[in-house]
Amino acid sequence: MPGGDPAAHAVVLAAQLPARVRDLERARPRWVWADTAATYPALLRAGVRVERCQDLRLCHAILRHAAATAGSSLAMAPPGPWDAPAVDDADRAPTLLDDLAPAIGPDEVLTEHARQRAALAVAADPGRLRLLLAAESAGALIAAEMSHDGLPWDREIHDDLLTGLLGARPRQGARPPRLEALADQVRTLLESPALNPDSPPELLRTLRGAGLDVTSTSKWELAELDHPVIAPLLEYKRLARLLSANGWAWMDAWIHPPAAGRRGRFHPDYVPGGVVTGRWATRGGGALQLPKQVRGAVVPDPGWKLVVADAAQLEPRVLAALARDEQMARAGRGSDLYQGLVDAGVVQRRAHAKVAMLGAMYGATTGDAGQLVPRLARAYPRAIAVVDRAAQTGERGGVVSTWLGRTSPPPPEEWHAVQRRASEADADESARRRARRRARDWGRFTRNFVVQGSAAEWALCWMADLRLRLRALDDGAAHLVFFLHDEVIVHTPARLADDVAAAVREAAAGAGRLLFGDFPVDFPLDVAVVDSYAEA
DNA sequence: ACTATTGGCGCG
DNA sequence: AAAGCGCGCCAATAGT
Repeated sequence: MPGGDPAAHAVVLAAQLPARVRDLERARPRWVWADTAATYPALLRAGVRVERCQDLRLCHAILRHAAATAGSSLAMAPPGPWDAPAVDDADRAPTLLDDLAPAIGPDEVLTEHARQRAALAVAADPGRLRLLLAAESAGALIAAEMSHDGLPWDREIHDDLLTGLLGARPRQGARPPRLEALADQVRTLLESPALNPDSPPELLRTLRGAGLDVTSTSKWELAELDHPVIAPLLEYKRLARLLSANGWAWMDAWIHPPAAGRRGRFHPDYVPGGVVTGRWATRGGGALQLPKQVRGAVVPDPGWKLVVADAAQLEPRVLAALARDEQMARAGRGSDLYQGLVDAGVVQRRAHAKVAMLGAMYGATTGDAGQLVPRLARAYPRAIAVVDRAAQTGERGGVVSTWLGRTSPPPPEEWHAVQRRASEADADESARRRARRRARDWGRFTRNFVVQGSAAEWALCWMADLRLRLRALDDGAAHLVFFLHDEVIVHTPARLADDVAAAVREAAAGAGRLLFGDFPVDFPLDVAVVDSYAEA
């Protein structure tokens, strides 16, 4: 070590860090660090992976708001550095130096770790929160690894797809030929030669000028109309969306060119815990909105396969389990819970089962869903009581928690102000109506929070278990490359594909046991071993 | 010329 | 214009 100069010292430490971590990893520790998103990418670039960690920043966020740890000193303390948002690794200098001189030093890490343990000691049932913290931390590792490894992506297939639908790639900024032809067709049919169909106000004015009774230009409303312009206009919108969201510009910005013997790569920037309910978000690239139209470009490297797996009707199954509703769990015993509802005589048709279930979980009150939910409530009173109770709590301004204890945010001060105004003696009818509407809005949020958040916990446990199984499989070559709420993609050497498919199923069963013990609920998967995401 | 908001739509 | 939750992203437009 050089003496005296701390900066030089830090550089030496930084250079040695990956080797040191690799060395210590042999003892299979649980690394406790401030922020996986800040620390792990540099290790991954150096070729070092760790098995387990505790991400203090993510865990702090959970414990800070969890109802179960509300009395802890962690929860009572004023906001501090641990409440800051994640650092964005992409914005950081590509050296290890700043990883060693973060705003949060080793003493703070040890102090925070002790504070989190103390917070857990306050909880009546700390086992669930402990599991949640472990799952959240595993998710942070997975997110960093998937971002690093990337989703295999074939630029030629993508380009062919675009050319087939839009016509040849135009010069920068111009409309591709097929899109321009559709725009012209729309202009002609509306007798408006200068119309820019990308401008909603302009389009709305023009449509109304042509005698069409519309209040917006959204496709749901347009689809109801009977007019020659509707078909080309909807087609224009569909293709314009593809071009702007996942066209050539997107490909140039987000798809890394292929290395020898490999496809290109899409490196989404996942944000674990980025959604209030605990779901992940992404930053840039729109990885969680990849349209079906372009999924054909997701193809494995030569000699490799994609194993695509999604959990069938995850949210209703999670609801059945957390409500301990054995009747509803029984309806999900097969591979299709919605068909199970038909077979149990609750509804006549599968489509009705789906509408009813979604309506119950989202809080629908009108239309088909509103009609069908009461039938569900009669058949499955325990499950429906759980979401109804969550809604009532939210309408009163309270908080609700997921199965593992992630707690919803309280309504904002402005929400309370609206409620207070409505309860004053001289409140007029419109103030009361507005307060009532806002209360119901928040109730639908808390209703859904319990289900969506608990399902996100199942998915985290599923992925964490799967990740360990993949590490143990042969040489660990098979790896997760994509995650979408209830769906994963594993990129694997072809010879391991069947083992991977089995591991994915075992991990799902494992997640169910981990969360819900002996409660007899199934989490069946649709699993496909494919040469293209579009085949799944 | 810049940033913030809106309308619209993709995903689960 | 979504009825019914949660997101992110784009182009156009409004605001400064």
